[in-house]
Amino acid sequence: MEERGHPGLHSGESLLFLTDEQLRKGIEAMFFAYRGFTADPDRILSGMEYGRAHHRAIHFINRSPGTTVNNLLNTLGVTKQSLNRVLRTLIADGLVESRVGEKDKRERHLYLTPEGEGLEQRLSDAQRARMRAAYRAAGPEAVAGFRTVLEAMMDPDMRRQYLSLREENS
Amino acid sequence: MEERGHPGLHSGESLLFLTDEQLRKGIEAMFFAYRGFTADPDRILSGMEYGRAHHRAIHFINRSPGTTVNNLLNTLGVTKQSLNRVLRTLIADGLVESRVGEKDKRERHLYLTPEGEGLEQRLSDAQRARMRAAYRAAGPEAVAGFRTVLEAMMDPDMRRQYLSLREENS
DNA sequence: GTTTTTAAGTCAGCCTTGTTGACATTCCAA
DNA sequence: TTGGAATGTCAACAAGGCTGACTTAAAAAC
Repeated sequence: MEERGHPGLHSGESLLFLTDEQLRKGIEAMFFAYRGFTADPDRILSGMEYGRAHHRAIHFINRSPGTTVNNLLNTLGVTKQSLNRVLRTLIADGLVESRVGEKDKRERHLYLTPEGEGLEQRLSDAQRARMRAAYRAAGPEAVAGFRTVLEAMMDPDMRRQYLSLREENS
Repeated sequence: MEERGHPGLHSGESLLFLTDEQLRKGIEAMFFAYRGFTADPDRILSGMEYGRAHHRAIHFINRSPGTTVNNLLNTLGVTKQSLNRVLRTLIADGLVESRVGEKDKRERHLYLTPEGEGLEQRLSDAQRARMRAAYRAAGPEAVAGFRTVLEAMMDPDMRRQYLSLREENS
């Protein structure tokens, strides 16, 4: 692996030696990048009565329409009481619809209403725009590496969740 | 640009087309990976009277000993009142020392005490261990790409912050 | 057919960590 | 010297995590 013109790539194979200094830079990169990652949806949601928790719920309901409350709980990694507070407001405001399960009537299946889909679009458009810009600036090889490292960084359970989401429509 | 079973590597230029689907996967990868990223320090801190905010303060004080409250504010991106609550407990518990500025007595310069350095070690050891494992699993090229994309994802101000931290000892 | 388990929802209360507003101190410049 | 700007502190509040206890309804197990 030889020197490239890319920013941040002078290290070559010395990356395998992984000094504490290099690892710390990766840690700080995650910290600052995650702030950027959430900044646009946060901006849209502030001023509405919603927050990041609502965004996450809307994202994954849109991702898997008809998912149950329990599924969502596992995906988001929060307690049902915490999720319930968020879902209650989204349902009351007509952004999410909760249908009693046909097969198992204990379950509630969650769907975005057209209004909910509208907000989802606004939020994900903003987030995708930033992602697209970053991907374009970094180039395809960097994007592949980005995804590879992120996957390796997840807990095994999260990685399973993440990969099972991929199967659906990849 | 053929389909590969292996996500992440060797995808070539097909990534430049950047479908919404691909972008969404990047978004979800960030979400799940960040959970993993913070999991280990969170686990250590729960049970103590501290949280993630304390970790962040300790990290950046260790990174830049003698930094002022205002510097830290800008780095962390929170209000001074929010930071102050965290600093107050850290100072009261003897993990952080606050020295009145010599030149400008309005400023407080922050340092970790030996005890504070001890906790910093415990926290960053855990976080670096995960990072190291992910880097090793992904390989050096992936790591370079990972850093490149993260940098591109930051807001310009955050990137400036991030890069100025790099200069110090890189 | 009764009992137990499971899915979901609710209420109450707590903690962390963000926010604004009000205020004290210090410095500097008009 | 006085008024404004910068720095830091105190108080109060809100969002969104958490646990625990409880109810309802349906499914599963016995």
